[in-house]
Amino acid sequence: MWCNREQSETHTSWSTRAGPRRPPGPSPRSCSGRAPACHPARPVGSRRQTGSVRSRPVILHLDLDAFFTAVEQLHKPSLRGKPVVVGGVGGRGVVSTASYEARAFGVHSAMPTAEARRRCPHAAYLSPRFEAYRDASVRVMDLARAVTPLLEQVSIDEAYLDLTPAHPDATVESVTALVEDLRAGIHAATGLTASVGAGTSKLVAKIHSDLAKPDGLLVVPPGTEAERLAPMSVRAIPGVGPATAARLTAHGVGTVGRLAALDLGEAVALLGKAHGTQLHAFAHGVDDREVVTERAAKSVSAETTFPTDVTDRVTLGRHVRELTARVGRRLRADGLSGRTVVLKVRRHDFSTLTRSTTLDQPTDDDAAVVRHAERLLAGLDVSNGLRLIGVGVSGLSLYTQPDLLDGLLDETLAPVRTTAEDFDRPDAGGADDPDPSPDVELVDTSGPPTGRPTWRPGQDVQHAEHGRGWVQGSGVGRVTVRFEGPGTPVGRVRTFADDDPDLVATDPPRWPAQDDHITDDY
DNA sequence: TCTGGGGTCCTAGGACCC
DNA sequence: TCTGGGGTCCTAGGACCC
Repeated sequence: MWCNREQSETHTSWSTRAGPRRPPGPSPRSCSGRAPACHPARPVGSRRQTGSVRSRPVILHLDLDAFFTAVEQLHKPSLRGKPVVVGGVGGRGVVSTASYEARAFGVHSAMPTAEARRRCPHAAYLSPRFEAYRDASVRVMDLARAVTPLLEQVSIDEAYLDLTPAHPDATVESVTALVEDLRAGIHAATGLTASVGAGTSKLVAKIHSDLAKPDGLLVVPPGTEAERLAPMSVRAIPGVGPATAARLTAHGVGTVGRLAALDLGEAVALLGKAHGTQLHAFAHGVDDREVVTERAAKSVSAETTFPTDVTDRVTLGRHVRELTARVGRRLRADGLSGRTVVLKVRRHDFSTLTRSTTLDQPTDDDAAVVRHAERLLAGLDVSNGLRLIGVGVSGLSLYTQPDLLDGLLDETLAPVRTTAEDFDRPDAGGADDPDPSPDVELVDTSGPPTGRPTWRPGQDVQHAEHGRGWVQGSGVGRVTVRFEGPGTPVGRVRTFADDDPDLVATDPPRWPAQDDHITDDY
């Protein structure tokens, strides 16, 4: 339970503000007003349980403040306290992140860099250095995972944490103390500041991490969600962008409260079935989305915007090959292949077209992707010039079917294709899995073309970074391993080059049957 | 001011099958 | 001869998020 009896009986505000590191700036915003008593232990469905006690979810949303520019300011002290802008620095660039010093001049994300330079000519304009950001992100997320392994990273600088199982007796005070410890730990270890919203759902946590920025914490007591949301603009709801807001405003709906007052039918008529239903629930403070620790990729793509529009098909073909090479590298690095090849172009007038084609078999082969992408490009009129071209692959599966092997396979080794989802669902192979045997694509590993190690499915292995696991599938030049931990979440599937020196056989095989071994121990 | 790059999800129409 | 409905897959576009 979330409630603190004293507080719930005295109707005091449960809000909590940032710790002492908050820089000078806008005055602290707090959860103002009197909160009603929380509902004592009202069950919220059966999905979250710890032992026999059901508790209201305790969800955090952690968001690093002005992340890219903060990393740059840490790495280069001369930038501290000054306006810094990270983004595309070319003629058609846009701002990824503006430091708070730059925001004071009206610079913000997604603004064309040209406009930002006009508003703040003396700022430092930097191209993004994703490697540095990834390093910092990993350090922060590791600290957060020490609080709970139920962490869903939604972007390089954002994550949801579910504290429910680990803290079934959470109170506003205990959540506040825990989060302030985490924020202090992040700052001490990395120099970065994180803002956090805490509440009974992702929605409430997310909205309030935004309101807590920069370097703040807002804890929303259970039971106060709807009334807190009601006066907010509909734009505060994640999923309401410019188009949806305009549509709502045209019908006199500008606040969350007005949206909540609509009939469900009206909301659906206005916004469509899925969107209308979800936003209507959100407006009532209802959000049952779970924190999901692992998610299978659905597509891989790469695109580029030209400095000036391009009409020359030879040039376009060269870009298609380069973009495909980037996509292919990432597919192979993750052991993925896809069935649908997508070509995307943006024309001189900023209109965007996509053309796609679906193959009989998934592929991760550059030549195959290029062939189809070029065919799609050939069907488009480019005479007025393109400003962007992109290549993508979707319909992903975890395993490649190498064309090379077509002739080698005999009927008993006929490949069985499985989707990434089959392997990434959290209970795969677990006690509740109706079919714990891995549905692995079998490929002939008896006669690889080189002297590299040959792995057979079921073999036990160890990997320096990921811990212990067993071989789940093998392909030409690569091996796919399911891990048991530690170091990697239970059930995690990873693919490696089969001569990866960090991949070591454990000998003799002594691995227990996997359905005895995988448990959901959260 | 003139709009990046990487994604996710939804909708809608048409083909096709039963 | 005229005409079903449901389900699935594919394609294209659009909104949205960071």
